[in-house]
Amino acid sequence: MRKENSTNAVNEQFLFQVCALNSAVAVIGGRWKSQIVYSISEGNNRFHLLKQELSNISEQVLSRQLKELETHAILIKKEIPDTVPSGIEYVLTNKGQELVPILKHLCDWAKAYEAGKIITAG
Amino acid sequence: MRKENSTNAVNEQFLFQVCALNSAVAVIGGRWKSQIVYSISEGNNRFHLLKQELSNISEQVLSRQLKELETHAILIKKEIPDTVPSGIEYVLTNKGQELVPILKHLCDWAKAYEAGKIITAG
DNA sequence: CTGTATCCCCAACGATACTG
DNA sequence: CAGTATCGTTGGGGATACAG
Repeated sequence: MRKENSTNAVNEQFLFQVCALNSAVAVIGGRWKSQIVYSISEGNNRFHLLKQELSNISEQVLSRQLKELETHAILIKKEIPDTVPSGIEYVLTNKGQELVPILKHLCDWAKAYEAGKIITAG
Repeated sequence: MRKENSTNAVNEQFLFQVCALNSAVAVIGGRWKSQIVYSISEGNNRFHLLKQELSNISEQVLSRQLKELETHAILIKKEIPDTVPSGIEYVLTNKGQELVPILKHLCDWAKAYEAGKIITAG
């Protein structure tokens, strides 16, 4: 599977104990995770729509990220029985929806400082 | 050095263009980054203090994370000329300080859902 | 005390081909 | 359309030893 062995894994678990913050970071820390959540919140709740949005993503990765987000209860899959092909819809859970405004804060924060590296301390 | 070559790097840059959110995630996405920022905000602004807090961290990693955070203008190093040994102090920049409340939001969010996996959508 | 150099490991990222 | 299996690549995390 994955870990349970290396120090890497042990440290990860250690951080989870220190503060829930770190588990949150682990959730959104993936390369595409936060963007996927954001995209879904904007209505791109289909596999192929996400694939279009994230033009360079491979199906493998998208599928994997989606599965991980599902594991963390950020979103759930919903089958749409009416459609002829598969028809799967991704829906944010409460947890996922509450994450969105935080991501927006993060986005604003990054935007505010992306240009001028304001270095003012002490 | 690092990348500039692989698709991995290209995709990272692509995400940076899509939304600043992703660069923010890249900043705090490191294993210890957010915890370090948090610790410094609480006054653990010395190398050895951070090393104590993050008991399992190796000097290598701590140094590396610190350097990256400095690169992202989250914190700056300050030499303390009065002390006999090296004496380096880490101080959060404005950017870093504004990140702290966002991290707290993230922490609260994670805490709220860490126990009961509330899956309520649609 | 605060770092850096070097090397290893492994997990995430990614490409391709294939299935229901 | 949605998803998985497989395999290769990349680079971050980690240990240790060493330096200012």
